[in-house]
Amino acid sequence: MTKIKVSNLSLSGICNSGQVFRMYEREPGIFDVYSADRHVRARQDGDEITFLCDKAEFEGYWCEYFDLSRNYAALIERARAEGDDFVLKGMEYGSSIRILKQNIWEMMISFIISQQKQIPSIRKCIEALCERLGRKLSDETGEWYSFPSASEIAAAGPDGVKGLSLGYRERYIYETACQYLERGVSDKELMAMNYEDAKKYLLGFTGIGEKVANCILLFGAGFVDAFPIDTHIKDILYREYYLKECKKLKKEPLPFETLKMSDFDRLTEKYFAPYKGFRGIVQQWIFAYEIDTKSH
DNA sequence: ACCCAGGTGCTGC
DNA sequence: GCAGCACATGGG
Repeated sequence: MTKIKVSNLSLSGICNSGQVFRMYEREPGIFDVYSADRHVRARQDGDEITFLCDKAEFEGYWCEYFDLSRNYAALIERARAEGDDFVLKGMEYGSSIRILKQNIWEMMISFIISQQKQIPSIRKCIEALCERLGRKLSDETGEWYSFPSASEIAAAGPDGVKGLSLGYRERYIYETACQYLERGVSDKELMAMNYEDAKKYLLGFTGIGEKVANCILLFGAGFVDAFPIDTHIKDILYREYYLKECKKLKKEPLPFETLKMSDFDRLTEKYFAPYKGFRGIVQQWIFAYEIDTKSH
């Protein structure tokens, strides 16, 4: 058992942020977190968090996983000084969300699955995938299934993930598993690359495009400047930045559907420049805020 | 019966 | 490079 004191860390905020799919609030304040083949149970009481694992397991894995050595307070101060109204609202909602360093293989498959799916459905698919091809493990808190490795998925063959509601993503998952066995690099090697090279490497896998690559880099590899642009972020860019920009310039706005990806890239470059170096953290604040306000 | 979801691959220009 | 379309499945 390991007890720590940290500020700017909310387990429930992280659990509901959309960056992690295998984290569950079992009862108020008590969370089970699964990563690759590991599990930890954690309890939050204010700024005190208790991990139900020994010191070696905590220091060897979960400390890094929860990004505990990053100075979030300093980033929050920087954003507070320069942030626009919407970012400040997002920050107020999400500044206790940490950007996790999750297992990269798990991120690759999880975000391949995430495309054209809603978050609850993504969670179900990943759970079903683990039950189908993962290994059954247990500790003193109970049993769980590991996230299947590339070889476990590849060994199951092209039809190995049928019947899990994965749809057209089945092929992507199988092919990416085979490609990973051929040319996959270690997490360490990926994290040592620069952003452009790391992204190029990821784009070489079937089913990984610009958005999914950025999610993997942000939520697995610690590239906190990566800025994934999905439908929700597009909504924000249009509503909070494009429309306001048009109003200011007294220009007639184009309808949402006519904007191209390059337009959203331009809006990002322009309005998120103040957060260069940690744009992904800001992205996560406003993303979590957006999906929360949309849901009620 | 529609429309949308943390998009990507493929084709054709 | 960029547009247009197909791609499964579940939920409102």
